[in-house]
Amino acid sequence: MLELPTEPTQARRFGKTRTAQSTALAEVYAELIADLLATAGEARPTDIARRLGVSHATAIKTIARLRREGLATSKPYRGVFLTAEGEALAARVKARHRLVVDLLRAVGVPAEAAEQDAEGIEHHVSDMTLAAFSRFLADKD
Amino acid sequence: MLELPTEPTQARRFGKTRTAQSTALAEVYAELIADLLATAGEARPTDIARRLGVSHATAIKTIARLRREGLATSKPYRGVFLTAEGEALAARVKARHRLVVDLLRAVGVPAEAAEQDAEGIEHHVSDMTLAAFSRFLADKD
DNA sequence: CGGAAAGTGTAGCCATGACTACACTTCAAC
DNA sequence: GTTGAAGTGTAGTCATGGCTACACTTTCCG
Repeated sequence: MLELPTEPTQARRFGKTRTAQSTALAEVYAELIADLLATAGEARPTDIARRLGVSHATAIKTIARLRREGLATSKPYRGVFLTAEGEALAARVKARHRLVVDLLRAVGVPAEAAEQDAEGIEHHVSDMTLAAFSRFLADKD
Repeated sequence: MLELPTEPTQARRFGKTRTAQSTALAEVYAELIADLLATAGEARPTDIARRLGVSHATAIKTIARLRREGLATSKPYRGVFLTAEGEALAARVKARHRLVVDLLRAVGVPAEAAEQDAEGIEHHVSDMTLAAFSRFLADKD
C-alpha cells in the first residue's frame, strides 16, 4: 500500500501525537522553570525533577532539549534560565492554565480536582475554546 | 542519589505519563472500534488506521495490544471485535466524550472546536470533574 | 582548607508508538 | 477457476521519554 496521506479523516491530530506530547512537555517545563525562578530565584535540574516526579537525568535531558529549541539557557552546574521566547511561552501557558482552572471552578469542579485536571487538559485546549472560556467567565459576573 | 519516591510533590501523575498515554490510546481504539461495529457492522484494521491517520501496521500493532489486554478479539484477516470488557470501556469513553462535548458547548465553545478539543481533553478528565460537568448541565436547564 | 553531601552531567538501557518494506490472504470480477 | 487489487500481517528501524549507574563539580561545614 502506498499509505499516502489521502484521508486525514477525523484525526490528523493523531499523526501528531508524538509532537503534541513533546510540545506539552516543553510547556510544562517552561511553566515550572518560570515558577521556580519567580519563587525560589533559581531553577535547578534536581528541583525540576522532584516537582515533576522524574529522575534528575530525565530532567536534564529535557532541559537540553529546551536549550536546543531556544527556550532555555543553562551553563553546567549553574541552573536553568528562560530565553525571551521561553518566558513568552511560560506566560502563555500560565495564563491558559489559569483560565482552564477558573472555568472548571466556575462550572462547579472542586478546587483540588480543577487544579489537577487542568494540568492534563490545558495542553489540549485550542485558542477557539480558550476564547470561549474567557467569554463565559466574563459574562457570568 | 537514591531516587526514592520520597516526594511525589505536585505531579505523581507525570511519572505515569507513559501509562496515561497508553490508556488514552486504548480508549480511543475501543471507542472507534465500537463505532465502526455499530455503523459499518465490522471494524477492519485499515479502516481504523484511516480514521486515526496512522499506518495500518501501527493500527494492527495496537490492536494486538488490546487483545493482550483483554479488550478486543480478532482472528487473522477477520476484523476486530470487542470483549465485554472492551465494550464496557467503549461505552464509558463514549459517555464521557459526550459529556465533555456538551459541557464545552454549554459554555459557548463552537461545535467543531468542541468536538476536536474534546478528543484531547476527555482523557484527562477525572470522575470528580465529570460529575461536576454532569451537575452543571443538569442545573442549567 | 579539606572532605562529605548534594547536585550535575553522561552513557547506556528499555518500552512505546510511529513508520516503511515486504510477504501473504481474501475476494470479486472476469 | 484465475488473477489482481485490496486488505492483513510481520519484521525491522527510528525517536522519544523514562530509568539506573557512574563520574565529576560545588558547596558548606567543621
